[in-house]
Amino acid sequence: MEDFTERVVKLLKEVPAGTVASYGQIARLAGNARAARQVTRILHSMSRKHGIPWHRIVNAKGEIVISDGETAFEQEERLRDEGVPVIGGKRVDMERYRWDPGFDGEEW
DNA sequence: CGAATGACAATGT
DNA sequence: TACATTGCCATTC
Repeated sequence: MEDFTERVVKLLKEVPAGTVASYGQIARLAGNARAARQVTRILHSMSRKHGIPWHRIVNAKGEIVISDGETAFEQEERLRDEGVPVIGGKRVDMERYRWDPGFDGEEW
């Protein structure tokens, strides 16, 4: 049993390229359905310097809602590069590219 | 230790 | 679809 943060980081690394996952989805898989906001904090804080694929994480509607314009743009570019079309500069087809883990809550 | 904070979510209008 | 509200909870101050 690790900290919520640790688990979130692990889950993020499990997200395959070409798919996107929502903050809430990650939070739920990590064990806390309501800790979506912590996932945001973790990403904002850990991201770059920790080799975490933060760009595959968008909000529940499949939109990029990052407050920092530059970071948001980088995410958009990376997603396109992985095969995920970004509509209107900030949206992806959630139904189609949503990450679908085979399990429900990691490997327990 | 109490209050503020946030790359969100869910619901209502 | 867009905007406003309210709820949430770990981390920071």
